[in-house]
Amino acid sequence: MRTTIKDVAKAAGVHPSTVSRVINGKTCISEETAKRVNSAIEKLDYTPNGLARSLKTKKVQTLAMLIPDIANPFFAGLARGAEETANRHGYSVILCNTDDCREKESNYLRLLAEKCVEGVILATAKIRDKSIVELGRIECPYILLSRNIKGVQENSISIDDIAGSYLATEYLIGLGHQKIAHIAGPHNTTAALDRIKGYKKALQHYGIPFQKDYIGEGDFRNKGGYRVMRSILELDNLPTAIVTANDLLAVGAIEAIREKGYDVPLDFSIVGFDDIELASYLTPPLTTIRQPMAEMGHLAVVKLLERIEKHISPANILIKPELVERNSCREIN
Amino acid sequence: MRTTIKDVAKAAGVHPSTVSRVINGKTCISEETAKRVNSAIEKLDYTPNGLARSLKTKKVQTLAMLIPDIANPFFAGLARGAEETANRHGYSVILCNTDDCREKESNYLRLLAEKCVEGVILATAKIRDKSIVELGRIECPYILLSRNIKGVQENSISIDDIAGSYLATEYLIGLGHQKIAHIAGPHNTTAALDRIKGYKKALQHYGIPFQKDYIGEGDFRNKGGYRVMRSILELDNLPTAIVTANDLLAVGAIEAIREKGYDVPLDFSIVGFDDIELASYLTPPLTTIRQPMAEMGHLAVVKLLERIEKHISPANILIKPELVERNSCREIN
DNA sequence: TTGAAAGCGTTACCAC
DNA sequence: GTGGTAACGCTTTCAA
Repeated sequence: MRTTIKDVAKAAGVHPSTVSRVINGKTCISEETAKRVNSAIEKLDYTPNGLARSLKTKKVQTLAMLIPDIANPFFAGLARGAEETANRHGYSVILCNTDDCREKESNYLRLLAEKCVEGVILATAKIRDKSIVELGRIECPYILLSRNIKGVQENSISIDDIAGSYLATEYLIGLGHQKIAHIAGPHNTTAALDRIKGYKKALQHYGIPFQKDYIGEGDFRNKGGYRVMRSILELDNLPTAIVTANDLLAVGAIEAIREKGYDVPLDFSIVGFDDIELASYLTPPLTTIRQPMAEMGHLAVVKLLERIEKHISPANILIKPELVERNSCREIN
Repeated sequence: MRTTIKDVAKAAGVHPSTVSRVINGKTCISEETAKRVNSAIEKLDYTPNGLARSLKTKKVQTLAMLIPDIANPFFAGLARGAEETANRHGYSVILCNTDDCREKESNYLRLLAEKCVEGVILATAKIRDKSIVELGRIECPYILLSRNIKGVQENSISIDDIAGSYLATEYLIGLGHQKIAHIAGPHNTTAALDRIKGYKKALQHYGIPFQKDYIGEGDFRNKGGYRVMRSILELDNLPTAIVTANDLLAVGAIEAIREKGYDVPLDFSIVGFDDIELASYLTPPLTTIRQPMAEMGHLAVVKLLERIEKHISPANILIKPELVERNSCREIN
């Protein structure tokens, strides 16, 4: 049996409530008794029971982070930033991998409610998850990170996906490309949809007609990029450039391109999205749209804590994307 | 105010203890009342308060995982496996990035004790952390993952570092290399030290004299690999091959090699360690020693739970390493 | 099968 | 400045 506040009280010859006061740094304590209590704490190697404390104070100082997969470097980056900031504010974070599986997600949400976490960072939202929020399945403050929910105008932090994708497409157009394909992410995420929008918007702005067979739906992973690129390579009228909805898709696409004997950037220019570490080590180093992952995770926690502690809900926050120019694109004429 | 078990009891016209029994699936309950209680739970959208429950039952169903940095793909892989298995067993996991900083680590340990976590996975141990264990700073079951502590013979899961490094070195020797350098990890980790041992052992076994200036201490990251490789490149008698203590070091080394106008594998053959995803996408794809990260994380949780629930402590477990042959090495004569 | 009551380890309020 | 007491929301033992 672990030592309790009572044991300490007894050892110091005071009442438990007095011990509690010194632990919590209340001022109205004589220096004398504080010393006695502290030495008793030391001697007994006492650690307060957080459960009891939390039950009483209704604070658990814990957040949770729902992401599809921590082994995905993009989400690892978000998690890194989030954990660091949470820790600095005295909060722990529970890691939840959902694999984009509805069941795991809802199991976790129930579990987290039982654990009385103060807030949840949702980096897994699907476009139609409006239901989750509306149905009050989330009973505690949350913030959407990197993926929005249609119709929810608040509490989200994400990159400006439209602008990012526009930037990528515009860059290729500036290089002289006219036949630009897009490998998209899964259509049930706003991230994927908005990146499509940005791509189309740039096309339109520069008077390039949108071609339906120049776009394919991937899954934000290598496999998807490979698969979609394969089918693009079957086209009669091959594109000269590809905008991918994330770096992993680009990796898969490059694989497919090489397999057919083509070269990047000689035959196909490619722009990725995310700027995961891998991007700079690819051959050729991948030109991509950078998302400041750690900062986004950091910001998510800051805004979430504001919501929890000061009841301020942020409007949807858009981070400005940046193009990182490397060597996966070439100029054509 | 959140609804409590009392509210449910009142709504169902029974005593709180009865509600508790149906929630916990006790058998001695009439079907009739069970139904009434369940519908009351549903109607009130009741969620049990886990804090109160845990305070009473002394089970929080929570583990913690201490790692240097989740943004490092190796640790992300471990975490992925651990979280998945923990979740399957009904446990949550608190993520703790320590940046290999003693202070963060000890802060976390205190915090986790307060939170009454059932167990801790330590993937951050330094060789001399024996003190931590001996001093009882960790009051709860733990398991060492991927890094051992000198003198502790139990509760660790790790790759057989000596064998792995031996394998890498032997492979290069088999390719005809005689001048083999080693870029090591930080000397305060057993992982780094054992990989040095394996390297030396292979050299010795094949009658190749160990050369002191063929070994340098890195930090398990790109930068370190770059730095050490730079100084190796200053040598009069250049090696023809390099065994690196992990893949990230290899990446840095390759950078330094290229910068000097040399080629991999033409001028230098390189073998990495870990087999992070990046390794297969490098140019040339990196030959490396594979660590089954997810499985190791999985195993860590399984063994930790055995320790917690059945009080069985595993002896140090060594995972067998495997060489993944790709294209960063060449035969010489 | 169900109710009553005690208690888990704290904190907070009210006395003194 | 300190002690006493109640209460946080649940589980569990004992009775009925």
